[in-house]
Amino acid sequence: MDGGMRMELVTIRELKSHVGKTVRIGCWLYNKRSSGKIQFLQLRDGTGFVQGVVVKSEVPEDVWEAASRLTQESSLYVTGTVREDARSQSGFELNVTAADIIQIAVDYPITPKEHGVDFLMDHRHLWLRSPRQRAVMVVRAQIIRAVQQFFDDNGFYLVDPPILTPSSCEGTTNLFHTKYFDEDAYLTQSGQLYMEAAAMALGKVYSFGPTFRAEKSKTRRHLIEFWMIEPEMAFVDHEQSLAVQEKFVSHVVQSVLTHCRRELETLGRDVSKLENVLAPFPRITYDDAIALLKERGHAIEWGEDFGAPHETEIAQQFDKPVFITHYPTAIKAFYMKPHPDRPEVVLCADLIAPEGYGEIIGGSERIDDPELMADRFREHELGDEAYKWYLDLRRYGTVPHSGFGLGLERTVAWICGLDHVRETIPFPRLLYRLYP
RNA sequence: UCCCUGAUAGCUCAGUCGGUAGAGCACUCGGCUGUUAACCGAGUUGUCACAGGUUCGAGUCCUGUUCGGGGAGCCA
Repeated sequence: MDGGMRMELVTIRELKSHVGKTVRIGCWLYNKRSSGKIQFLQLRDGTGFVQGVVVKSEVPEDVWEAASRLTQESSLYVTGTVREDARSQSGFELNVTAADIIQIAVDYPITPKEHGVDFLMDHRHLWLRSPRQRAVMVVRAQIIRAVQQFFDDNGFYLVDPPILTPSSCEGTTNLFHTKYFDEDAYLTQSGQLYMEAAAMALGKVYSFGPTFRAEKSKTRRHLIEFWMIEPEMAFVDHEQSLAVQEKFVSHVVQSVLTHCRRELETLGRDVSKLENVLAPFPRITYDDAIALLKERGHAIEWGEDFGAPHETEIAQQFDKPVFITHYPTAIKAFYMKPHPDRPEVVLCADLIAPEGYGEIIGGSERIDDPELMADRFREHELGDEAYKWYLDLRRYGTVPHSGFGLGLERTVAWICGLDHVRETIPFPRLLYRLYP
């Protein structure tokens, strides 16, 4: 249909540099509108969207016929002339001269109308094709790129901690159990302890990998399987770690603003709220946060942990992400370093995203004193063989060090302005959902 | 695990006081040379989640079960 000559394919993203030329694209039809003698083909190829225009009086009969047969999500090669046109939403159009159908799709389940969450989740493998879901995946990819770029450019080494582990890293949440031949094993819930070992070997390190929590959480902020970025830095104290965190988060947000303008527009994101996300970020101590919440009528006492409504209330006081620092020792992880003058609080911070998106980072300076760490192990009843190696890190050349963990999906949800993390990962693992 | 809420056509939903099941979309056919979730006309579409109960009669009322959604706890 294209005269026997197989033209090189170009992508829709590249069309703007082919104005006036005839090109061939490989694509899917995601919608079609037609009049009696003109058809508007809504085409997508993963890199973008473009409208193909088929005019009956200008194309051979078989081309018109092929276009007429196209159904939603049919796959095809389209040959046409690229034209700038203000009437098109993308600014460009393809004047179709040939259409080679690869397959006519029959009864595509996701119509261009409304659908419920359960139906869409059952068809997640197809839902990903929709403009909105594609935009989220593009932003996610850009966030990952920006994360790696930041750490690679700032002297960090990428280190991969294990996914199969002998036991819990923090001992609080429920882990997925599996067998490791004859031994018990668990899917990792955090690579942090391993990253501390890596930091003692390589100085500044970061990990990027999946994490598993066997909690029966059923909220818009929780996934069973999610991805974390966990940097760990030798010779870096709590304050210095906060400085890294705010620079890091600013970089990621600004990078998305630079590279994903169109996707944010597709998502209807209010970018003015993101443009404001520049270091430094405001800080509030746990003590002050409790006082603030009490002032605003919340029933909370010093020593209690914050719930989601508390975090939202605190975040609403600021137009940037906010650090809540110096939590009570009793409600935080065993490895966090106590404040030198106030042992009842630890040198830690959670970073709370604006607009009610909740905690995206949890971090702290780690205990470096071997005696104190040994005490903590006894208090938390951790002191068995499984952690011997971790205590070794304090025995052989211990140094002050800090680290933090960023939840990728919550960050994607915040930057994209989504109301649920299930749309931030291609195939979400949710409570009781393992398909597709 | 607990609290709230829901399940009716392929999809999104309506269904009054308990009286034999409806709309839009999708799909098929016809019309339309600039459509933007296109529009206009016609046609096709049902195990009312499942099991039991009350009743002359249950989509509707009662009990149980399954599955979904939101939240708590836990966390990122």
